[in-house]
Amino acid sequence: MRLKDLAEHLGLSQTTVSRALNGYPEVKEATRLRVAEAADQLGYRPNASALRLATGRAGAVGLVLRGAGELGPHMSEFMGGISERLSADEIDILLITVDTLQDEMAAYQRLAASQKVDAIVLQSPTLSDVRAEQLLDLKIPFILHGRTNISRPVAWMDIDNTGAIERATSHLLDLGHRRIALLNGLKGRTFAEHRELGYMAALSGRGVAFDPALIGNSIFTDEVAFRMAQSMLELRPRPTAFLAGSMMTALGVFRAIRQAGMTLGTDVSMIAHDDVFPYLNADNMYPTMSTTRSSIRQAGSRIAELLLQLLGGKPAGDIHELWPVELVLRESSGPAPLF
Amino acid sequence: MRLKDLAEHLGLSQTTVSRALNGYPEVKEATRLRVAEAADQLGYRPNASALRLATGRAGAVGLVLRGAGELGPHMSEFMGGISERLSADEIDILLITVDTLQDEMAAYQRLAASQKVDAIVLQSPTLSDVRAEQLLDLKIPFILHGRTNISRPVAWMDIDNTGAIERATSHLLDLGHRRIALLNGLKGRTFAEHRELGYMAALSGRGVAFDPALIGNSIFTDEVAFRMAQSMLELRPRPTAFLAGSMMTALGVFRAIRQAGMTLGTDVSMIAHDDVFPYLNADNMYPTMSTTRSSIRQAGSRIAELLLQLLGGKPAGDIHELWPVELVLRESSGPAPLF
DNA sequence: TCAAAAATTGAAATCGCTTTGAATAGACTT
DNA sequence: AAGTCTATTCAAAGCGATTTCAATTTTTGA
Repeated sequence: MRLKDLAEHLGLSQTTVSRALNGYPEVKEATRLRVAEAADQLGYRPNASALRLATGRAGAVGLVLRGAGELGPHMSEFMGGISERLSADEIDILLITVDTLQDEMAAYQRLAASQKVDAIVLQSPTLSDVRAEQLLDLKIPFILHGRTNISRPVAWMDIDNTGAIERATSHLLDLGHRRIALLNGLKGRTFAEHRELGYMAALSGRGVAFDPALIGNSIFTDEVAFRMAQSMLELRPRPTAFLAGSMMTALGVFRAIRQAGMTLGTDVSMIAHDDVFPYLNADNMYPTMSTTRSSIRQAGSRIAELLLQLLGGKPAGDIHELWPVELVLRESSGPAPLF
Repeated sequence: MRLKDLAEHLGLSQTTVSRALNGYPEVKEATRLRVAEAADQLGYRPNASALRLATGRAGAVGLVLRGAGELGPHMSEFMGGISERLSADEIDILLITVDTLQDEMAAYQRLAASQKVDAIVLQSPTLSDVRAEQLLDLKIPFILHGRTNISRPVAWMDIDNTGAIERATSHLLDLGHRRIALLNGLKGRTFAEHRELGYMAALSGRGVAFDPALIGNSIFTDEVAFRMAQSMLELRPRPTAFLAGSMMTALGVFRAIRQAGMTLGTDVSMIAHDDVFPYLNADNMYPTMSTTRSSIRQAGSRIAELLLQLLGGKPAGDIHELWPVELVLRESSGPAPLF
């Protein structure tokens, strides 16, 4: 069923039918109704490719994921949020996976040249992200989930990682902890650097010495966290508190603590960052987990909204949003043990 | 940079340039080289919409996910697999999320009418899946991840859930367990029904009575599993072994066991189904987890391959693949305790 | 009642590609 | 040397929508 067929069926021109369907004012109300009804009846939908070619809009947003690992629980939650908002405007998500940074850059080049997407969502930026520079050069609209140091204006949305960790660290210091381990994300990633900043600020604010052995940088998986926590617990004096970068990390740390014969919440404290996974609830853990909380799904949804504004013509430089992070105290964080 | 520009730049017609780039035989080798070089040099890529309109191929595969929950760790791993294979052929994944079955059906209708995708991947089918029927009616090529009862020929790829659970159950029976709990997927889903079949077959094969209180049907999350396992452990006589539907489920059960003051591997046994998440390794758990294992990522990759064959003209009825599932015994499954 | 203005409709151009059918040039036969 | 083949190249017609510009009908105002 093409527009032509529908038009012939109605005894109208393609022009009029197209206008009727797209809500242009210069078509008689009676005609519009007749057209709408027929279209509905016959299940007519414009051919996406033709429409895109004619309008120049791709009706899709690109998401390029590097490495198998990136498509994990964080990403799927985040994508859920994006999708939620975008589907309201009938915009699709184009998912592309690549292996290396080179491949990723090439993918953007292709996306730009082939005009498959109207915009791109860039996540997990580094402090000075070459991808952002490239996208600017390619003149593809994009929004950053996170931040990067860049001179040209860029749209971004981020959570206040620095503030979150600073508060969490300060709270642990208040509880008497002096050896606080930070299980952070990969070195170079903006969010990880920001968290380290917050951690450092809190420590130096209380005049507590910083021990590099208490910082770990890695991806957020149960397993890696387990190993790191395990070896940190062997340090003397051992850490009395952990800041876990994600709930997966928290699970690993938890296991290490138990494995070492200690009890979470009394022998060792922990505050984890909670991206709010529907299947991993801090309130339902034993002990319940103290967290710095910020829904990554909501972030995705908001990113999509901002992206639409960007596409609507709002200047990238006017699209900056920094979300505060809640500190929710539960049972996993308690006073430092007296040795 | 349009084809036209490139052609003018080269002093050739669009026809020749197009043919040169698409590897048609009727173009002189020297010309082809010249064209290829210029295209590469100038970074020319055909406009995706125009190409699609001209060829009638969308160059994309659709994936419709229902409910926020469906976009969880299983799905992202599966998508990773699909994407891995598809990206080699420059085919994209179009991701659409919907809320209800109605919405999902409507989404297929739209996809069909607007021709946004060349094919669809249908997952988590029910025993008699209306979506499969609809896709057949809509004449959209599709492949089923799983199986469904349907008279018309349908392409599918599935793992042997029945066999896997039958073997796992039999093994537990061999170890002396008589009260074996099955934490299964949602009622009606083919894979869950298949697993129940395997469970039943093993029980009746040894003449062990079936207790409906030992079967739970739910989504696979840590939390739900925790609650179900907790209440099952309060039954008298209590179950001495668990069959966990997924690794998330296993984590929940594990917590419940610990919570009840028991030890996994001695007081209670467990065999979990492992879809092989890179961040949740059965070998690295304490105790290490016995599993029925089948990589869902590999399945995704294979599904994509089969889908390409389907699009290549292979009859749907010839595309059926049933993968065996490994039973990997580790420490979490041991002999039944003597009361 | 009639010209001018407003409302409504339509023909044809356009988007950027592929592909059909025709044209040209060079090579080969006889 | 003329005629026939082959190997290359090109002009133009789609693909299915939107949109510009022109044409037609209806309303309005004096």
